[in-house]
Amino acid sequence: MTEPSTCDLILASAERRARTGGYHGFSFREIADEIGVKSASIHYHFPAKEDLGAVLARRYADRFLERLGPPDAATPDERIARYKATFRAAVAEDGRMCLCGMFGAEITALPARVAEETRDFFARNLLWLAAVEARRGHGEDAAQVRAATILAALEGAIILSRTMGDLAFFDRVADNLG
Amino acid sequence: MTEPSTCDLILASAERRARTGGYHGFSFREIADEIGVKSASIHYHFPAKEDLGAVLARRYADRFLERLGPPDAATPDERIARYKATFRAAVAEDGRMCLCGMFGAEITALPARVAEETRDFFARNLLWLAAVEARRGHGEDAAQVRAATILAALEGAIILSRTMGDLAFFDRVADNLG
DNA sequence: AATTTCCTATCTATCAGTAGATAGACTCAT
DNA sequence: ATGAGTCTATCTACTGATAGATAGGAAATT
Repeated sequence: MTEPSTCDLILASAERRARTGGYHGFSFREIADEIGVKSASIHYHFPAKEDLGAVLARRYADRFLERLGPPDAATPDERIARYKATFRAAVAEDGRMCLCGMFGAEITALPARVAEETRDFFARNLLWLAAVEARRGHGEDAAQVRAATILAALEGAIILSRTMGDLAFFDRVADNLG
Repeated sequence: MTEPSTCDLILASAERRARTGGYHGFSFREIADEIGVKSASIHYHFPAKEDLGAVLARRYADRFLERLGPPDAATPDERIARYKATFRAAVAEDGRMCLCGMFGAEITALPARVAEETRDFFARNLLWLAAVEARRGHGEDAAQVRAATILAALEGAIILSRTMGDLAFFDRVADNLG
């Protein structure tokens, strides 16, 4: 059992906090106190907050896409079910927002590189979803419309269910998406 | 022409800032500087930030619901079209997030009274939408599922279109909701 | 009518706490 | 010895918040 590196601890703590209070809702000091180092040590790994935020968003997107697997596996229905389940886990297991949904809401108040990574998350998700939907035989336009609707509905569903404090709201939306 | 009161100026500035950077993304001093008073004067009108946040959310919800009008007017299709248009205006005219969508994303990091008002916004929206959908002759359960889906999809659509910097994403989602 | 009292809204000045960030020294394994 | 990682110590700027003073007008009292 190898203990996690300070870098990993920083990222884990920062992600948890960013998914709760957003980019402006966490600080180097809070993270430092939580993992038992000094805030100066965090600046060693991430010179500026923007660096930490950008790595956070990139890492989140990579992990998310990896969990989805390829869009052309199994059946479209199974792929979409897996997509919904991946989103559901964000709120069900972690009890938190989707990091990039949070960053997306704050997009015009984010440092450039954080905003860029956030956009990438959405773009990659739209590509994945459109690839799945295209297999259903609909046209390219219809696939993109479906992709945007699924992504938007699930991001909104996390906000809705967390705000109302009831995961049933997420399931209602997810099940209704067909 | 009566000039707006300081109180109104505070609320307008705070709302604009909260809809950009969230609850933790605006400060008394920024608002004070913008409208040309001292931050202490804002504390006179709103003793604590929580007070300002709560009034902000309540006022936003009241205004939003007022713009919708009654759920039993015209036809269900017209009502839903109006609902979409009201959401669209948030991003199209103001270029900003739905205030309560933003607060909803941050819900677990908000002071109690701000969170409460945010929940109220969502609850009132769900009631309004379910009342409209119930007129279509579907059951009560189906109406609530439809209500949750429309609300979630539109909140998500604002995030998506703002993040991607293209209002077309909002329209794709809104049009696809039937 | 004149005077006093009170209220509203703002100001100045200040507080303790925290923000992100930096410089330089220490530790320890290679 | 070198370099990675962490520390202490510190900086400037800003956070929400409070105390006390002040100006102007409304209301009450004389």
